[in-house]
Amino acid sequence: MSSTPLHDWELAPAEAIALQRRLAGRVERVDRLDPVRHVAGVDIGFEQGGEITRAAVVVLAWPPAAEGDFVVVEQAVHREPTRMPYIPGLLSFREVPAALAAFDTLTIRPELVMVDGQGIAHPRRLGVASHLGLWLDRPTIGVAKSRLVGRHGEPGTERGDWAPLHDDGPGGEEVIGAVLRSRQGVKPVFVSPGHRLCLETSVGWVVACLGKTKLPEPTRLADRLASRRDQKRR
DNA sequence: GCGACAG
DNA sequence: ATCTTGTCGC
Repeated sequence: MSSTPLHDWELAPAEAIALQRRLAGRVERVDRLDPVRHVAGVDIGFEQGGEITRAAVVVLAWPPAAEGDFVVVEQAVHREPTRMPYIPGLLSFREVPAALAAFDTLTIRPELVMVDGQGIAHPRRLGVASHLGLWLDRPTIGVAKSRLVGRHGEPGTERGDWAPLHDDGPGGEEVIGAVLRSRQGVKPVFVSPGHRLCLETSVGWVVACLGKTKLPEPTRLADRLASRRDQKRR
């Protein structure tokens, strides 16, 4: 899939919204993946007051050495001038270009990618995780720290418990994600299918990638690298 | 017109 | 997202 001319954010919204509507829904979803050898995590951070966009990708070997014990086999950082402001619902146009550039520098092509943000739990069912998956042509899962759209009940208190995230669609109410208790006694994370995967499989992978913290390892490590918290410690 | 609103 | 120290709790 090629790139899109949406750099002029003063004009981008209308085009972006039309593009998202066109791309969403025509994605086939399966409940299993081909053999997985690598799982990647992606996140975007900012430098210099937001002037610079910093994309980080961390590739982990699959399966882990032990439960929750993952080995980082490659990682990449790509910096570029920020091209759009943050607009709820249009996050992908701000973050995907930089993320793709970071992926271009990798020698490995992960079979699964976890993204910090929503998948189909988005107004037009095409959040940043879905969008990135289409351009990478890889299965993706959205793991967000807060809600963008949808209604939900409180999930159970045990790790792995989850409550469905609902929203109204053209054909009535639909399940667009899961509010997952990734760790006991902590605010849940919002998991939603990005590209190609169905909800149950997405939740299964996120749970399988949990370490000792709230966020799954792929996203947590990418988060640290994007925010320079991996070296910022003194 | 008044909220809500991924990162 | 980012600006930022200590502090409460397992």
